Amino acid sequence: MNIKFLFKLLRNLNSKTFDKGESIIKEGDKTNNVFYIRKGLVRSFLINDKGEEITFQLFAEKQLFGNVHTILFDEPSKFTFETLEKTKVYFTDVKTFQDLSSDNLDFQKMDSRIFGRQILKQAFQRIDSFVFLSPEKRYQQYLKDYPNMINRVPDKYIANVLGITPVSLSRIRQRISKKKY
Amino acid sequence: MNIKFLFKLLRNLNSKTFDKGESIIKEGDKTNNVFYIRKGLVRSFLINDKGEEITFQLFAEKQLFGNVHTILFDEPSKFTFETLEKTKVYFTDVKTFQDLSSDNLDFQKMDSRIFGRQILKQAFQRIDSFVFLSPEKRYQQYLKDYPNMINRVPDKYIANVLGITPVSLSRIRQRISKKKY
DNA sequence: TAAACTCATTAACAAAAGATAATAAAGGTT
DNA sequence: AACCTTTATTATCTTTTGTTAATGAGTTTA
Repeated sequence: MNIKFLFKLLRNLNSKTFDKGESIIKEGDKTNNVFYIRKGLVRSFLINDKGEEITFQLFAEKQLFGNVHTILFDEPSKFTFETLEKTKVYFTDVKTFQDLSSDNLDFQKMDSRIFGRQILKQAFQRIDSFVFLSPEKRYQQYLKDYPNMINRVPDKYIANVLGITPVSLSRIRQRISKKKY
Repeated sequence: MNIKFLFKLLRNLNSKTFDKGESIIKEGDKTNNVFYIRKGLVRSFLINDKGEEITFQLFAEKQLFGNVHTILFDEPSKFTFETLEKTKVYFTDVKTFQDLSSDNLDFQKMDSRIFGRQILKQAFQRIDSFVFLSPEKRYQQYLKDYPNMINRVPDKYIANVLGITPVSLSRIRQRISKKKY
């Protein structure tokens, strides 16, 4: 990655800090930004037909996130993205992201590598966990993959991400702790 | 999309027909091809620690597939891709795919749109279905999304894709047929 | 400080899923 | 046609999950 490119990147990168509980993207928005979390915690969720909030995904430091429904399919966001802690993000709109890509081959690789890759990798790992693992194993896998998440986030959010109810997650935790002997 | 580009695409595109039951990609392979199904049916699967084949995904006409583990992460394929019917595919290796992309802006859009998009869209829809839907609803959703699949593929493969056992899928089918009155 | 709220746990019951095995139906092979 | 194989269904039993509600710990708010 050359210096010229780095300057261009820096010229186009914005940063912003959100307080705990603020919405970065709201359901229905058509924002095109790609966000990088410098510090903090974000969850995406929607409200289902029963009026319940269902958490779809959790993002922490060094992770990229964005409104995939708009970025990839030009549709309004199905999810709201809300901070669970005071959160500092770097961001730029996807067009700039793509302009940088076509100017710079290194960045083009990064484009697919960082944005596409990271998101695809997470997506595939997650589908894997639903297809190949029981809820109990899936929880243990999640603990391994995101060991710090459990201490920063209410269990009910984790339960949603794993596709089970909070009550069931609580029972799984109990079962695991009994098995430890 | 201009004519020059079309010719270049055609020069680089291969086609091949596989008999029923042949493997297009084998677990452990590091093939870099992107495949487009002209006619036929393909399933990806792996063999778990109990020696059982678990089907991960099913692909039919007009769908793209490829060895994501190699293409995206430069790792050997976790899955075997096997035809369930006599299958004709067009394919080209990802490098050519990417060379074409950098030569041609239209194709660059297509690159992320067709390959990235289609795969990401499917991946997200699938995660959605695990997070927001019960197995029963998930099956009904699958029927809607892939209405012809059910007639071409053994139920046990569908069950794997939905993350449930074949026995459980059979019960779901029975339950649904009773509810129809 | 007291009241209100959020969240994890636990209980009780119903519903659904996993595991295993037996049976039946359908396809393919010799 | 007779045989073998594969697959879907059904039954039985066990385990797990969903649902609802009650409890209690911990936080937040007035």
